[in-house]
Amino acid sequence: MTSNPFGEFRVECYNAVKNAIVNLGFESSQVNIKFEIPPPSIDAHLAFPTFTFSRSFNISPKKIYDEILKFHFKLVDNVKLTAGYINFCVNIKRLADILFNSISKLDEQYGFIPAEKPMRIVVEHTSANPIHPLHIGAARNAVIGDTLARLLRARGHKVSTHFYIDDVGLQVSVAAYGFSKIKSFKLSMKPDHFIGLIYAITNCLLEIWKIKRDLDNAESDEMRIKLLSKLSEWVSIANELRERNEKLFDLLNEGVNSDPDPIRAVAELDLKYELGDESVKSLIREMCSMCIEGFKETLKKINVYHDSWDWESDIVWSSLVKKVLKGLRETSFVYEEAVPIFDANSAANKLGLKEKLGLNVNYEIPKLILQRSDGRSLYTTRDIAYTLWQFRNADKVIHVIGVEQSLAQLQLKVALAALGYTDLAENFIHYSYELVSLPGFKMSSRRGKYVDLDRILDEAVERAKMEVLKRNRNMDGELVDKISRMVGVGAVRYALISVSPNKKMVFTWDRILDFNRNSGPFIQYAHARACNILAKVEGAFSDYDSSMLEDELELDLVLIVSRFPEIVTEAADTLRIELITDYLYDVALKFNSFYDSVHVLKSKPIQLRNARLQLVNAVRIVLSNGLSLLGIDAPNRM
RNA sequence: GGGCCCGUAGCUCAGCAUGGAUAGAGCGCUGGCCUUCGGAGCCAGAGAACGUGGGUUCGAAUCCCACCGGGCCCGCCA
Repeated sequence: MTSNPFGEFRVECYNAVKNAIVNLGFESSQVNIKFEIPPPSIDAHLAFPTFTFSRSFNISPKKIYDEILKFHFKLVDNVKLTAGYINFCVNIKRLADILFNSISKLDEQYGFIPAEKPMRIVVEHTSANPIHPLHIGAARNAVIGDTLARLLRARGHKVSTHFYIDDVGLQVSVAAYGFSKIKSFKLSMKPDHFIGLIYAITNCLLEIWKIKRDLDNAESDEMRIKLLSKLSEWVSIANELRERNEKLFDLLNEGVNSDPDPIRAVAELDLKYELGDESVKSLIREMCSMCIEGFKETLKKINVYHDSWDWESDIVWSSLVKKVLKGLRETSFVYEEAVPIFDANSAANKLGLKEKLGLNVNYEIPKLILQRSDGRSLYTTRDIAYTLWQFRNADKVIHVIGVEQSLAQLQLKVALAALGYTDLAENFIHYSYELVSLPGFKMSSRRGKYVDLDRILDEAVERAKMEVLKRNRNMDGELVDKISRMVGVGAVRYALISVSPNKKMVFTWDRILDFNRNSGPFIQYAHARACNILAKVEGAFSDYDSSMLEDELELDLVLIVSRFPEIVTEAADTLRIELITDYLYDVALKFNSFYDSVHVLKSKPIQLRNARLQLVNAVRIVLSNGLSLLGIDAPNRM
């Protein structure tokens, strides 16, 4: 029994070509034996382009072809030479036998071929600041990261997903400052939304306070005019925020303005937290924990889970950051001005990293400041320490982080090598993605302007529910809700990963809530249809005859379904999750065509009907397994 | 000033890593398909100077160079 049906065919073609090359008097290592999937217009299933081989060794394609024909084939039906391609046709009926046998035994495991060398892999993702709800940008991060983790697990790797809680820094201190003013205030609201509102209001009040202070000290009219325009902008934001909750706003306003210098108070909080002051620690941890509870609730709705929640402050308070600093200072790549500076460029040059990383050798990597002049730590230095910590139980570490951090992540990588961990540097991956923007305006959590994921999910599920009800008038309410959640979440997750990560994305409801073709629900629908057919069958359908499959649509399906394992393998090994969405869409499309033109249950004789049922079952398994890789549930009905 | 990313049909995107056969989809648009397993569907059609100009190659959307347009980043934010 094979776990890779199409692979059997591929191996046979490979051996045939290799054999031919050897028989022609060459070493097989002299030729790059690479196959292509021919376009649909060509009646073949794998093609070997002879151009390179034939040109560099001056052997005609015909000669290669004749040699290949001598091979004793089992799965290959015929071989043709067309326009310089050697085209192999598989015997689909035999392939179908192999497929049905394999898939019925492997079932939920079909498609997931364990890697030869399983690795321990850390995937860090989401990692949003714990001071506001997860917004659509964080959702893209979360879904990409979670899907990567699922894919890698499917390949047998031991994956651990991490959330890096960014609780150090001024933004958190601003939120905590506000939080300290209203601790007695109770609000029946999801905790991350509550903190997000506190943060936005507090930040706004502080901005206004700062502008007013600057106005008092302004030296020119020009400056005053500039400040006044800024002031009016923030005042209008203040009005909007006050409308969201007057009582909270007024309370915070009172708190901030009773302070002689709220800006200084925030800075003090910030400093004290980094030094580990107990009362500040409990304040900030309490606030962040509330926010994180909200995150977990949201992430659970969208099938995203983290194995480890790592506090950035823990890294600061431990000796790890100091160790990194000390270690880097001991290299020849750090020099001191007012602050220690890491010369990433000369490190990369000295260690020959640029070639390895595919960077232009003339590109000068900017220097990295490792520590503030007052002795406090900086983000990237902390991240170096954190990454080393992630590596203590991992062979590979993947950071899913926005593209705007590319430079910092590169400096981090170079720093790992500079510290002597060249192997870790090579196994460190910044998986970057482009940001999601809103049409018309920029998202800004500082201004309280963002589309939060909870709202998106609510909307998606609500809309899915309308669709489900339309089709299932008598369905039990609880079941309706359950299916609506699956479908709504499926639409959102699919939308977020069906576009390459390096493409910018403009958020629109239409795009995220797409239920038509090339959407999550479309795949789910094909799956439900397959289930629906199978549910109507009584007893087993093991008495089948694959050789009776004749319709082109069903032969196409056999082919594509048999390719699932190699698609998953490639997607996992190259970290390209889009391959899975593309593939599943193709399967669903082909299945729908088949469904429309071939009536499975009425097929006669019974051996043909059963062969078709085998095929439907195979499609069902592939769609279900594929969707599970994407973190999308596959309902039987919808 | 330097580095990176994006530019493919009216709109949104695949394809580019590893060059190969007639550049694929979705939305929208036109016209068909419910006596058949569920129409979130199926079939057919119109719609593309692959940003521009060079180059490499038997062959370029794909590789190289220059340019144009948009975005991100570049010493004490995260």
